[in-house]
Amino acid sequence: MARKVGSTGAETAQRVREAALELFARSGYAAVSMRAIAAEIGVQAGAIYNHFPTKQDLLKELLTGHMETLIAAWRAVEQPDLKPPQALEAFVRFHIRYHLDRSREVFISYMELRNLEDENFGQIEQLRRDYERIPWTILENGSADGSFDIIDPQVTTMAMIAMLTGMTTWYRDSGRLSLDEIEAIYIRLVARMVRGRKRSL
Amino acid sequence: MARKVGSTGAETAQRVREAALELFARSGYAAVSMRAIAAEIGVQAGAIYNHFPTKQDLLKELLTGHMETLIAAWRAVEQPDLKPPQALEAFVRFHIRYHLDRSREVFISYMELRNLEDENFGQIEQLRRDYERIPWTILENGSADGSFDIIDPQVTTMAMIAMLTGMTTWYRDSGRLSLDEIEAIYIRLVARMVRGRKRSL
Amino acid sequence: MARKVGSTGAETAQRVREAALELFARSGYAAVSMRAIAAEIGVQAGAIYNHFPTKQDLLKELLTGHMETLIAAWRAVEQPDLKPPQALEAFVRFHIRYHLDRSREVFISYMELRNLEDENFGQIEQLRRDYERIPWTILENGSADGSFDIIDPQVTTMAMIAMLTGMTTWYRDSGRLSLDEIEAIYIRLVARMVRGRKRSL
Amino acid sequence: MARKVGSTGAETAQRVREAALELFARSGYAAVSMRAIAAEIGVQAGAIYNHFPTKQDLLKELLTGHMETLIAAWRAVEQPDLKPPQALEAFVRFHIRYHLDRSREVFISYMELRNLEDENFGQIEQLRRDYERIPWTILENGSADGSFDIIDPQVTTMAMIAMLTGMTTWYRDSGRLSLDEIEAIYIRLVARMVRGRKRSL
DNA sequence: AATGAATGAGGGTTCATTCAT
DNA sequence: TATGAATGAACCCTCATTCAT
Repeated sequence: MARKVGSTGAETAQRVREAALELFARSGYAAVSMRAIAAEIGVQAGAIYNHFPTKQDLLKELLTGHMETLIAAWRAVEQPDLKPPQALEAFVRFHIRYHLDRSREVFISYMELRNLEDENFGQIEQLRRDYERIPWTILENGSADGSFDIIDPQVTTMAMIAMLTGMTTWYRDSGRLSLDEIEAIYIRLVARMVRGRKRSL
Repeated sequence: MARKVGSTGAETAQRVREAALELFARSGYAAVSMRAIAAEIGVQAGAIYNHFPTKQDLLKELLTGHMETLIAAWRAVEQPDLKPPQALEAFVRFHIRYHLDRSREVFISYMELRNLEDENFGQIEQLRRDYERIPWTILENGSADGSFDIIDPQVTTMAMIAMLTGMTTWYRDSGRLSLDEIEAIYIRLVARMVRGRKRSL
Repeated sequence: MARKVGSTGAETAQRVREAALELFARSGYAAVSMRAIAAEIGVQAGAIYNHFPTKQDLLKELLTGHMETLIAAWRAVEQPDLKPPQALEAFVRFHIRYHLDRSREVFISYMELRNLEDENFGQIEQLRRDYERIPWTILENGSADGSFDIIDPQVTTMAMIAMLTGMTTWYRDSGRLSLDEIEAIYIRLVARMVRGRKRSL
Repeated sequence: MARKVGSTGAETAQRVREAALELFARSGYAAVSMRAIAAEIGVQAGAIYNHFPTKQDLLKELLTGHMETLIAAWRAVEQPDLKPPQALEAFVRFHIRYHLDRSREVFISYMELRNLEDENFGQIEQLRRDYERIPWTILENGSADGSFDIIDPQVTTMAMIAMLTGMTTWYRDSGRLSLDEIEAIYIRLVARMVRGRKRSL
């Protein structure tokens, strides 16, 4: 059969991405079949191959897309002139909000790395290191100019990212605390980790 | 063919557990076949079914086994008379050491929960909540007796666990810092989160 | 590989049906593998699943197809105005000829009922009862109008059907008697069972 | 483990036979596993092999056992001096009663012949022909001495056996007619087939 | 005589992928 | 661009059978 009226290639590709994202996040890459993705958007499995050469490419595109968008999103909001305390707070806010809005992308970014073939894996790892360098640089700067008292910038960076990202696994809209409240708590926790004071962070 | 000379059921079951643990951690539950597990220990796939009724049961046993052993291990080392600062330090040391020794178990405990069927999932979730109550109780106690100044016990608990557990994803024996050094850093970071002082924590 | 040039789904489905019929009749449902059916028609086992969702569905379709075709075939040849003796003779001729032409369908209809799951089983049972009602009605009519002297219409119906159908298990083209001769004998036997006379049956 | 207290080889073999008979009749030879038979009598599958060399041998023994017992049972009750009409009535009574009591054996005798390997198959076929010769001889004798008016002894024999045996597929203890009543009806039907009269059969 | 652990083969079914249409 | 039919490999699991114990 020919293309459905009104559908375009770009549209279909986008719907495939969205369906794959949802299903990979819910069940895991290995447990999701191309047929399941296709069924989710009402096409046959074969149709996906007009847009993505293999299932692996689909995963890779989701992961690189996420990392690139993440970094680009930070570049869009970052204010290079901020002092380290303010820069750190901005980063924490950004990270929490961004990751909560993309919890599926975050989840598969951590979970499905091992399902990437070597070359693709290396590419994502590099992007991740690029992103981790953002808070690490802020911590280094704050350490250098005396605004922070940091035990170890690298360990603190990793600890902080793990702490912040972990929120996506337990945060619920209907929970005891609002997102604003949780965000405020996390900002204070980070401040303590770098021995800042809330007012001065 | 019949049983190999000298083999016993308990031994084989244990070797299956170990191989499955390793492979699930490396590639993920869905991506590991029963044949692959069997090959790892030099038997045919069918032999596994003498010891585990299904692949799902094998996963479930690994996960419940891990959580139960984890909790039991804490019970074995905990000193109920410790003041909160000392109790918290003991918990941090325990958690880091235990999780680093069992990074594979930790990894699949977080990764493969979604591959558990509903009933099994609920069982594990309960065990996890049981474990999380341990540091949460310490924080509550320390908050009550004034040894800690905690922003929010629940959020702090989750943040702390995420931070500590995250170490398993990046720690390497050959890294810049020794385990002792990293442990010391994490203890100080936790101390800051509860606004203790290192000397008094 | 993709579809072979010139192949269509309907064709393949029909070839699967024919191969399954032959093999089920020869070896029994449980003893025939999907791979064996596929090999018979020169495709891979997986291809069958494009046309039948499960092996059980394939069996069910053969059995319901047979019963429905059987009943439809009778409806096509029956002459409602015939007197009971002529109607009974017409039915006997029909049953013998039809069942001999479809000895494989007949065989699996009797043999493989137990391999049907409950719902499918019930459906076939109903169709069978529908068919049995045909001769039973003729006997009842002939009993009512005095053309037959029947001991018990229900038992006679079952006895007659068993007797006629049994022929498919021993009839051979190369046997002592031709089909016409056997048919004539069976008509006379039935006539005796209802105490008709050959000339008046 | 050693033998259970009180069990003997002969006992176990008999329990295997009984369990296999029941399960083969219910589900068919190919669909019943050695494990299922073993479970039915509370032993492990391996134990069966102390009593029967293969699954095929088990089936063969059931079938030959049935046919031999059937023929021996007839030999035990037959009265060689009876006139054909009385002999035929005696045979009908015997066949109905015997087959109804052994409906499972009868069923698998007809169903599972095809699951026998060639040599075993031939053996059973011979026994069946031996049994069929019993009514056939009675009909021949009655034909010869004028007590019967038979259309064709061979076809009549097959028709009669099919008719009588078919009863096992629909008879229910709780049905409309008692076994005695059904038996009486069948005797009259057979009498009509050989053109005897009830009183003279 | 029975268990329990194992084999090697094969079961039904699903899968990623291909390609004629 | 999409379908639908096909492949060939793989999957989980079960099987008949064997044999050390």
